[in-house]
Amino acid sequence: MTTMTALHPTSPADPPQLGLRERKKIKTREAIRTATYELIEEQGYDATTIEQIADRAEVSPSTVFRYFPTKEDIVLTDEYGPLLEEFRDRPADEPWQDSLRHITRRAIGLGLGEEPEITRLRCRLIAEVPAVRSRLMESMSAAGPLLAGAIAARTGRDPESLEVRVFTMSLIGGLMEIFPYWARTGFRDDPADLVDRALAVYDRGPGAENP
Amino acid sequence: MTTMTALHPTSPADPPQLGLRERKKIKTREAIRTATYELIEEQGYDATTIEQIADRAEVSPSTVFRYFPTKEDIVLTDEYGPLLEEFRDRPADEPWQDSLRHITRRAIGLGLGEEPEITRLRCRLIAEVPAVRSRLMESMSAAGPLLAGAIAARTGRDPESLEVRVFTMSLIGGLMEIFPYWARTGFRDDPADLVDRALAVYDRGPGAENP
DNA sequence: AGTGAATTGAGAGTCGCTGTCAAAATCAAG
DNA sequence: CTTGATTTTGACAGCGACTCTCAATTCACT
Repeated sequence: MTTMTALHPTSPADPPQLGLRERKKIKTREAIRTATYELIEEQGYDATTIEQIADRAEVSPSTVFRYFPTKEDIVLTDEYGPLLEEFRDRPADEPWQDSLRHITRRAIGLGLGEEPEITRLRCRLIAEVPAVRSRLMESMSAAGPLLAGAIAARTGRDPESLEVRVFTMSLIGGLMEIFPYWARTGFRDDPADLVDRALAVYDRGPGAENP
Repeated sequence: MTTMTALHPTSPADPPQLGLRERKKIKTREAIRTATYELIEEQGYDATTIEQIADRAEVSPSTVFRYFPTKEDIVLTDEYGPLLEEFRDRPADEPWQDSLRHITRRAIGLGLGEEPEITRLRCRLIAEVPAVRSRLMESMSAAGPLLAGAIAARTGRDPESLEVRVFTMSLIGGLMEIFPYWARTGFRDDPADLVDRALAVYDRGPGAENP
């Protein structure tokens, strides 16, 4: 025993380099999230209050706000940030459509990987709750300049130009519609196909032929 | 004197067919709006509360909410609704780009006609205050199905199809960027030109040539 | 163990917004 | 002009998201 503690001064066993504090933080974060999802499935989004969430997650309301800036952020994923840097690091000679398709698919796989039901609930909320949709739009818009920079670099234009900005926002607005569409059609389609079809619109316009 | 009152029982003079009630409603509505604009210019959007607005407009806070559903709606125009019906009533053989250009220009002229400074303040708020931008996005999205229907009719496709929905939302997202761009460049450009340049993106992509 | 730092909970407070209800203003008729 | 119905208004209470502060607890390191 003393040997072990001597060899591993701080980390006990499985989780390699994570203190008790960090592990607890992750646990409460998850607890808040699952409590929120449960309550929303039970009574809907608007009916669930922060106080209820805090009660079920066994934390105080203050703690909920310490972990998530707004109620909408609890249900939305925040893993999309790193993905955009991935977009920027793609080969410069690759057409932007391919880069976009690549990371969009990764984003979907990422969201779909963990818990399909949660992803579906999220989509439903994006489609039905204006506040959630607005918040998603806002965070995607925040990533706008980065996207604009990447597109500008590919097309050799000024990222501040009206054309690039308009195109970037049109991408964000258009691709966001995939979520509500997927939810509205009962999650029957393959999300990757939807991404392809959506991106095709930007190449061929809204009157594109069916496959 | 008695002759006049006999001839004009209720309506005194100028405004032809408008009761006292309607006239007062318009006046309080304007009072709330101008009070809001003044306060925002003085202390910024977030710092001005509904109570302050009500005080300066000399009404009660309840009345403010009776005239405008949200704080954001006070600063946003609501004249865009009728414009969309105008879009639907355009000749069916006209390309959708031309129809869109037409009503977008009318929208700009409408907002610009009355008070240029207010239009500029509005643009600045759209660019800077997330809540205002979100609200605008929401109301434009609400008009989405109508726009989708018109575009679908022009291109002979299902308005419920993914392609049309994505394209419609891309239009809304992209064209909305005109406001922030106009504000960011110090209102130096002619708004009509910006609309043309933005619409050109949907024809030729983000790499379009400069004139 | 004991010190220093981070995390938490409790409480009060602000603001947007919703509802109710009675008072006041306006309108229509006699 | 007075009466009675209708509409508009203001005062009030209340809810929920969110912020801030401060003391108590918990963890990390020696």
